[in-house]
Amino acid sequence: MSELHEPLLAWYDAHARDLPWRGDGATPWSVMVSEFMLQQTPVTRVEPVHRLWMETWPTPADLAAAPSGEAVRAWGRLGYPRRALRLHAAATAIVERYAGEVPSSYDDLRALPGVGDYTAAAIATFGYGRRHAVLDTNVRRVLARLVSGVELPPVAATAGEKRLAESLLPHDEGDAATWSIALMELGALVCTAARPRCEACPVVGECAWRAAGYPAYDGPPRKGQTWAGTDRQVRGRLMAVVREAEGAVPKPRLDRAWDDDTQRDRALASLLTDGLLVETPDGYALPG
DNA sequence: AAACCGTGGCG
DNA sequence: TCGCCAAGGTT
Repeated sequence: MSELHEPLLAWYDAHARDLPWRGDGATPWSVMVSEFMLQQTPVTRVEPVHRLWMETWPTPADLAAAPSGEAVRAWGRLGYPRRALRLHAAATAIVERYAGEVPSSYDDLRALPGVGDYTAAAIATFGYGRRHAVLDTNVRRVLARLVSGVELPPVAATAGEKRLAESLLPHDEGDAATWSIALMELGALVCTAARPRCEACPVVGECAWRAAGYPAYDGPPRKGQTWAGTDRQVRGRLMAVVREAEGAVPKPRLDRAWDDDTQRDRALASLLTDGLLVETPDGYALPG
């Protein structure tokens, strides 16, 4: 089609990582599990957890039959444990609405808990070979550089980016899926946020950012997430204690996880509200 | 729609 | 060292 497709597809064929949710062994469910885990978490940390998860719960029905707390425990230290809860809820919905089969349409997927625009497009595309624009942080950055000639995409995804991604999508369904995963892989391995490896880029000759002389990002400041001292840190501490415990954790033991009483209790209350913890006669535990 | 939600690796 | 960032979603 364009001067972009052939070199990128060839590059992907030669350089794609061999990941458990790709290739012959992959199922729509394994793709779906990977997409949940990969929301804001790097591939290297997802891989081992994904393998164990698929051994434990090979189908949505297997996960739905387990207590949600088991999903949270198996989630381990991937971060954002609400994703584990949402994946469990999504599996339950799949059993109830679709007889245990991961749906293949974007709209059905999009209606599941924890599935937003990106994840719905990704599951439909990589799980079923459907043709959708898959606009993740990698694709947004690659297109910003390659086509728009800027270092970084806008802070929030725009309709223009969506239109651009759709306009570049190969017409053939199979090619479209490979094109999208190739764009993502290029962003992950070569066209990285910091220190892009342009010398290894298969489409460097077409790159608008390079042609413009690599102008630095000049948009609105991108807010970094604060961490130290936030409720998120406290929640993480509390969850780590309960996750690593056998059964319920007595309140005094949780109290040791954070000094500030007010903040600790607020964090604990929010975990209960989220359903990540439950209160029992013996203390606090993962939901049964 | 801006803020919130974990965790760890890297330069 | 420490800020940045990693296949986002929800409210």
